[in-house]
Amino acid sequence: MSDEKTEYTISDLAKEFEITSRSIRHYEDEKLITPLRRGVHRIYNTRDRVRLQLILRGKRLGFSLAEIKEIIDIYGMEGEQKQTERLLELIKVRRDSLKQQLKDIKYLLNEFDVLEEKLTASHQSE
Amino acid sequence: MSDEKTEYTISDLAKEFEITSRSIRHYEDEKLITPLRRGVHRIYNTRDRVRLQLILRGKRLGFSLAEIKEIIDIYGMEGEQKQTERLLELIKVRRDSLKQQLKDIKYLLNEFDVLEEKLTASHQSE
DNA sequence: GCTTACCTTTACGCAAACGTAAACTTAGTA
DNA sequence: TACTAAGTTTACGTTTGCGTAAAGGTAAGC
Repeated sequence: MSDEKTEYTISDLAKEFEITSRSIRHYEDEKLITPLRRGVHRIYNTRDRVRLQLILRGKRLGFSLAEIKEIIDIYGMEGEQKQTERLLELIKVRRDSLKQQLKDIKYLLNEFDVLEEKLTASHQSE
Repeated sequence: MSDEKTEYTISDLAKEFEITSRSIRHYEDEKLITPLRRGVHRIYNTRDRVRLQLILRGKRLGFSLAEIKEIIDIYGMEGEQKQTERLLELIKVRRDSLKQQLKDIKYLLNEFDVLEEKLTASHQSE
């Protein structure tokens, strides 16, 4: 039906996301991702792929692998009824952190705008 | 006139920004900040304080100290006429990075919204 | 069955960003 | 002036996030 792949080798994902296989294995060591095995080889499915995307997103935002694992675990725990309160709390903390980052980014982008304007102005006046 | 402080000790700043003096000294080792000395003691002025804020902002965004130094140096070099092109290039790179982070944050915030809704829904239906 | 490409585990190495302890100096104050 | 709090340098230790061999196993094509 769809021609989207549903299975990936470790180097498939490594190439796609421009990281090394070593990194992907490291994320597995740290329990952030747990692919199936066909014999001894790792087989990644679309769910694993999404997880990897989440990991890289987290990294770009400066989260540690431990923090990213926490976030990922939140996703995985959707089913568990019990700890809803705890999950909501975790989400709140993470959201606050992201909102602070939003502020930081907006501040810096604005600073860059101002600085760039100054630079191009003095550049043209030469 | 104004009652804003214009001088700070290392522990003043450490307390204010909730970091250790060790960290601040480390930033100095890495040439990100260079306070004056009164004898052997470090004296920080408002300019140093702003620098420190920039450092922490950068850290929250996941930049390395080396990268933050690069950004800070951009700020400091406003006067230098020569390297305008280079500075504009650096700004461009940094801006692209920040814009990617903006996307990442918006994605995650949205995911949190969705997840939270699911959680509170299932929570109420019990 | 041999080659080649890709995969595996094990394990030591390394840079970044501080933590932490040691040993001392300096500045205010009682 | 002696105590105390805070500051200083020096230097080794620690954690995180992989890099990088080493030493080999596996799958596919010829």
